[in-house]
Amino acid sequence: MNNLEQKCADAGLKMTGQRKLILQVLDTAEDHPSVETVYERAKELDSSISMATVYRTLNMLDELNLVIRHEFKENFSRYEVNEAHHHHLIDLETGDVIEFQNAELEKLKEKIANELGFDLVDHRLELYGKKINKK
Amino acid sequence: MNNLEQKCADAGLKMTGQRKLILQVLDTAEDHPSVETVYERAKELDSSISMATVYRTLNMLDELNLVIRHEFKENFSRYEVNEAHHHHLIDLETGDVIEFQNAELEKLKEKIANELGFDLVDHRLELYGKKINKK
DNA sequence: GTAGCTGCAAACTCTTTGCAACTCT
DNA sequence: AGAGTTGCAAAGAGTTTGCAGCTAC
Repeated sequence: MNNLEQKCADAGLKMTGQRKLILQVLDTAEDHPSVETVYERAKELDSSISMATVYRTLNMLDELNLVIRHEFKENFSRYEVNEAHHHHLIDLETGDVIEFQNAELEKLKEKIANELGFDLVDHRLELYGKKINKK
Repeated sequence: MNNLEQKCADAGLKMTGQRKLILQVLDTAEDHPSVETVYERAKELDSSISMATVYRTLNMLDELNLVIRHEFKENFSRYEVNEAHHHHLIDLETGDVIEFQNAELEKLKEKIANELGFDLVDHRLELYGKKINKK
């Protein structure tokens, strides 16, 4: 039982075959898969799984904060396991997603919110760019 | 003819009655209206205008960069006239949108993109918070 | 006159949900 | 046994689009 499965069990979720599949797909993903992609990957392992289950499971995992739902400038959601905090740079030419961290940025956004009289609860920071020096 | 109308005319758009209405609604808006809201406000001025026209017009304006389309953590789009660059803090309790600017932040995001080997083309930065010291 | 614009209704995409059958614990 | 979970198909929400008629230029 991997780490994610453990956390789900702790949260009182039944560990059904479908859930294990989805968790495995998420756990081994090195990208930021869409629901469709999670579905396709899970389907390779058990062709009877349905989209509805994938949607329901991802929503549960999001509520439990075990995954993060991203809505980049696309018309669908992508997911990733909630591990170390980081931000994303999206390559506009390939759709690739690059992760980065920046301590200065973290401080700055807290500071800005506080100066405006707010407690920062959540945020969204995404950069969209094109590779320099492309041939 | 206001500033927005002038820019549209310059872009070769026909200045129809419906477009003038939508431009006027946007120009006088002090908030960040959704398509639905733009539609409702335009409808007060001419009850025969249709949603399809509002959608089409906002899409055109977005392509011409005369307005900015925002997709905050909601399931619909909001628009504002593209004027001075700024970011947004969304009050999670009221849905109010507060605008802010921060020079340090601007530099920082450029720098981060460049360090990753990218030209920054676009970005998204939104803060979500709750008012401090609420009674 | 005609290219572009409009309203209407239908279509589309992504996501959610009601229901009856099934399954983990 | 029973609450929770599933697959299916239908429904929802927001948005886009084909078409026939209309309008700014």
